[in-house]
Amino acid sequence: MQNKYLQIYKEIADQIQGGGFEPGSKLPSEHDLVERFQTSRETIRKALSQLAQNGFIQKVQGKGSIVLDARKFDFPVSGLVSFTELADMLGGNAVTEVEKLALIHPDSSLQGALQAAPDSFIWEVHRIREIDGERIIFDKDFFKKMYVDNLTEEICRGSIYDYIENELGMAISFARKEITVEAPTEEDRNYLDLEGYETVVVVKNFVYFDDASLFQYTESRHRPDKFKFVDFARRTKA
Amino acid sequence: MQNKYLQIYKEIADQIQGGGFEPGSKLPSEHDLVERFQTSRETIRKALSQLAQNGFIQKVQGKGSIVLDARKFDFPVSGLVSFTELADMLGGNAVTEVEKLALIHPDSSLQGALQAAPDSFIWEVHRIREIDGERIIFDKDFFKKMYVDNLTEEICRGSIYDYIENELGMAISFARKEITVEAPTEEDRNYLDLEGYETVVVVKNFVYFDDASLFQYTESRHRPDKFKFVDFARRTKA
DNA sequence: AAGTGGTCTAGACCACCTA
DNA sequence: AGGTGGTCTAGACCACTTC
Repeated sequence: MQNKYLQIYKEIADQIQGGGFEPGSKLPSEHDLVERFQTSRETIRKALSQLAQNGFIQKVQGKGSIVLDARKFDFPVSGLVSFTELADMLGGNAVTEVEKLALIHPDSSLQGALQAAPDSFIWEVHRIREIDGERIIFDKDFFKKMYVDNLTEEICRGSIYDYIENELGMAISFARKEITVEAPTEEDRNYLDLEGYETVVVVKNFVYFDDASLFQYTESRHRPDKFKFVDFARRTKA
Repeated sequence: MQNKYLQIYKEIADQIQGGGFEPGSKLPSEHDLVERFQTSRETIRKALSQLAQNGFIQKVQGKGSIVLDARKFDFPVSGLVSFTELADMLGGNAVTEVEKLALIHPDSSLQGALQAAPDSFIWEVHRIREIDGERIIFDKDFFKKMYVDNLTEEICRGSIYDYIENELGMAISFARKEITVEAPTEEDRNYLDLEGYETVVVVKNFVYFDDASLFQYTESRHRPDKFKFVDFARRTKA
């Protein structure tokens, strides 16, 4: 069993994605949905609120809920999808090489970024993401060891997020991203196939757990021609 | 008068920003807030839900609501803040020059982007954003004329968003952004002080109204060294 | 066991849109 | 006037954390 409002959310979301509701048409009214799902209006409204937040519908007061074209927004509806996963999805022949996997003590800048003590242990992971044989993305990850006890190359080759959420059962709650463009460092030139590009796109990622503790700091360094970031922002009401 | 839950939201948000609640400490429990604000629990929960979505607090089941460090997240809490406004905020001496303001018919690619008919009228606006005397950002905006009847250079020099939302009273509801890095066009070289940079950061913006109609397409072209994008994504529950 | 937030209910009234 | 979504209420029960 599950939350009722999430069940309703999923059922309607599936129906929209499956073409059961035409884009531009209107969803049944909240009153109708109350009857159809045999529940209270507030529960229906929670489900619709989630649908609106995730880009499936648009609620308009006095009119109804308009079905949006979900296929247009098939990208990372949640901004929490990691870019590396995105690259994997797009690239086809994606390969990850783990160049470094070490336990370190944080230097002063890392202490600030991770809010970690100087004598604490931090995992440092360097990964190269290859797409179709070209080294496109260089990921530097820093995790607090207190949260993740053992980390293997095998885990790093996959999605560390998946490992944490599914294997360790910890919920990642929110992330702050900063995107800038910088000149490549020596490291970038060694790790990436820059092909003459004199810039890299740097995505800094601060990842927090459900209890608001900072867990991870990641720097993802991209060759500029293969970089694409998609954001879907909406004004949310309660 | 106003929504009760928004009033409560604002009062608590102000208190957090003003230092009335220490980061890391806990907010009063929902039950306490019910008594303090003389309202129902669901209303308190709506206010707290907004606070959580906007990065002021983090709710943890069974424990309480943790106050986050709002000063760390002082940037575009809503992803809908326009980059130009951001640049204005940061830059100090920001100047906007309107290079073009014309009514056009959309070409085929614009017809697709704006979902507009070939014989409809579209405003085309070119604006250069100067910061401290350097031409840093080149904005190309396309608006459907049916929504905005008269547009002046004066309006374009300020924030077109403000004009639409406050003067015209239309609510911008959500936006989709795409960020890529491209080689500069001739136009970019003419309009911007590129100073040898061989890339520009291109932010494409699709802006929708409350009723889900697409209204505006913007391309914001940035000199790479001055570009910074900040995103704050959170997993939201109802 | 007590306290916290998470879900759910049944009903009320309001604001907005369409007719 | 009737339908729609937006807000608000008072109460219930559940899940999780802390003691």
